[in-house]
Amino acid sequence: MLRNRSAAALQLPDAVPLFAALGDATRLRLLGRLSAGGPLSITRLSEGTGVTRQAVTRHLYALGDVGLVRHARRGREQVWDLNPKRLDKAKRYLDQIATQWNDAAERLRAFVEDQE
Amino acid sequence: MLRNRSAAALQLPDAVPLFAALGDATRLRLLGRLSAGGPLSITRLSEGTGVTRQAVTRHLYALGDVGLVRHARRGREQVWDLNPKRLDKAKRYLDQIATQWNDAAERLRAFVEDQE
DNA sequence: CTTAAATGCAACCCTGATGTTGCGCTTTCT
DNA sequence: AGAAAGCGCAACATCAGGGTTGCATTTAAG
Repeated sequence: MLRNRSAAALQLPDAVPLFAALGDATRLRLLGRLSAGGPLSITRLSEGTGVTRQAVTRHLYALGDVGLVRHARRGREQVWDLNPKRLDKAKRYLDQIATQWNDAAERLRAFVEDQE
Repeated sequence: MLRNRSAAALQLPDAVPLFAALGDATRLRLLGRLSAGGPLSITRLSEGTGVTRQAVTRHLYALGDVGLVRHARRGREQVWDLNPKRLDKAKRYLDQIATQWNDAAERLRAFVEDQE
């Protein structure tokens, strides 16, 4: 088997929390804003979310736990931004899964057509 | 077609439940088994999961709700398999996000270097 | 120095996701 | 027909996720 062909490949245990972090509307929107507007403070990011600043803070830390974002003090503000490295890793993993699924899709097609 | 703002692009509201469905170890493993072993019955899929058949059933329906898998009766068995079409869509969306993030990463790099 | 802004902390509440158990129905096998 | 396999349904229990509120702390502004 070619399973440990590369140590660079993201393992399943790492993927679970990553997807879980992405599986929330507020967090996905936060990523979207950071993606479009660059580094922002918590208060700024809280505007228009419909939830409390505290809630946003937790979401940011949730994203930080999986390495998607990072933060830095700046005076009395806490500035958050995306973490490029992790984003690349995530992208690679997603491609990895997609490929796997495409292969499976082909194997599956034969089976399905055989049944119907 | 223009992909960036077109209606063909998967919207954020659709992405949330998709990621949420992938953000569970048991479900991700189920997808892995289906991906590798083709269509399987619930009982088969339950083996080695560490949870009840009922639990597995719910996970399968959870995956089915977001269109990742589908099922079909076959005698007294319920056979589940991957849903190729949806997988393609998911892949496309993931690529979409990855690209977006890569662009953001570049914009970000300039900002960060400017700060330090 | 005094006030306002931006956060951090901690206690709480609540709903939904997970998982289990028990029971009944349908299909297969002998 | 009788027994066993494979499921579906439903009631229950549990716990983490998501959100809120109140108050203390640090930093910028006047």
